[in-house]
Amino acid sequence: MEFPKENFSEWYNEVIEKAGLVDKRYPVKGMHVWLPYGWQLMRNIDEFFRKIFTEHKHKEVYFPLLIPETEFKKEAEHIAGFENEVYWVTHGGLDPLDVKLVVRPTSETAMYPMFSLWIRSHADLPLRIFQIVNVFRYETKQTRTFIRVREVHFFESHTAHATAEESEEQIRDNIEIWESIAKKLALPYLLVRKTDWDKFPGAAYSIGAETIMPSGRTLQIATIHQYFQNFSKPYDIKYLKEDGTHDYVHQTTFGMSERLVGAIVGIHGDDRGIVIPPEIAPIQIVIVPIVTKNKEGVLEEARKIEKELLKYFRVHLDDRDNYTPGYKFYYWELKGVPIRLEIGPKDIEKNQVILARRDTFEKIAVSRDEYIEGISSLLKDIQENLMERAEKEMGSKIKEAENIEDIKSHNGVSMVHWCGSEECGHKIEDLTEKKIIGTPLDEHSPGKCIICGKETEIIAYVAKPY
RNA sequence: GGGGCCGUAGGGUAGCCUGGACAUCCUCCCGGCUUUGGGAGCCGGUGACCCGGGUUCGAAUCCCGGCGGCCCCA
Repeated sequence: MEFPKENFSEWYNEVIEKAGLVDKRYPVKGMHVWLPYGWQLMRNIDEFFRKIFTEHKHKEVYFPLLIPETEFKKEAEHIAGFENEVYWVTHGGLDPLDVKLVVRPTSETAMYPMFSLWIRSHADLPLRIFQIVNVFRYETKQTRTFIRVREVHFFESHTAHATAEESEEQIRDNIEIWESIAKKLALPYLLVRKTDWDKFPGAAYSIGAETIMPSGRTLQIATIHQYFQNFSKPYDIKYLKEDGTHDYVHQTTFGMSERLVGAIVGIHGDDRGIVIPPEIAPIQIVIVPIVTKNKEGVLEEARKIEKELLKYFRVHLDDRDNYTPGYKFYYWELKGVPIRLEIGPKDIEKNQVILARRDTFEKIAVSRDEYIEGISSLLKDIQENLMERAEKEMGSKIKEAENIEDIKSHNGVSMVHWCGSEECGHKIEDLTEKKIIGTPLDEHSPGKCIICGKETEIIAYVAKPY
């Protein structure tokens, strides 16, 4: 690594490339090639999405990429929010299309005309579906790998419910799902309610999971939206109630993307490279044979270990002949493999292996008689340690602020009292040149709005977001 | 929206101001010898001036246009 992590922006760009996650040389701005190692990581995360959302009664679907302009334009706020950043398909061959097509920036307007056909009565509810697809947004701001891209690897779930209360229950369930995901990825976060002027276009309200990057800037890594009937009315999604009358459904959505990978890179990485939480690591254990005199003997033993471990873990044996062990140590540390297992002549003699953990660099000798159990508990330890370390780090970046100057001078998230009015909110944002990333979901404390001085219980998180 | 900087091999660079013969160095890659408990060494080899036009005897270098990238400000 050329850059230390303190030099975050440069470090981030360098580590992504050197760890082999993506190739940024693809000649379209904001679109990158996923390399096998990076894609495996993303797929491991996707697989967990599939598992947990299925457990929570969702079904996976796939909707088309293109949306007719006529459907796209049905919900006013939604269009206003996206029309500046959608790609248009205007021609079929050389002929202009009668109805232009939008390349999905998210799939509400693709899905909801179909919801209107599918949902007839209360027996069809609740409806819970999700898809993992690419969506496209013509970002005008500076693009950044995983964080701000134009082709987004997107997870989106959509639900429809009979009553407002049931849709609120779904929001609570989505939060529970998110907690499991965050634990799986060892990512700390703040759960916030977005301000009215920053909520998803068309939503009644939005909840964001915000993490804090080493740069002190916040990164929104998941969003949960309550639509109530905002979309069901323009898209005419009605159901027949038991009493014979009709009503519009109440809807929610949940979105995530490869920003999660960006957060993992930024939050867990160090001066030697990225660090991937064991639960989702493409390779959990890399075996590095120390081949000196007894070359064949050591390699044979390494293969035996690989075979044993493959029954329980994701393992890779690095048997490349043309690299020294030292080179391999650095190589796999760069790629963030949680455990390195070293096996050499001395270890064979002592009937042991050496385990080196990626998070602390600690090296432990473990007897071959119990090394499976040893690895198993070490992986758990690493997962927990990453979580604790990240939580502590994030906590240190959150500070209470008394005034505008406090907010401006703090590189991280500031907590201030805010009366909740849009006017004072905008003033806070303008004066600090930061954003109100949201308000805590449950936390309240009495105080005075730092702008107008009015008594309030509302706390605002103020930070510079990505 | 406004301003600035930059495009030389797979990656990183020197050369450009002041035009001149085979375009510098590191790394990667390929072949050989040799080495391996924290990035080994030696020898040999492949590979580049973003695109189009102009000036000139001669352009990586100067001029115009295009395309692409980076940074700063509102």
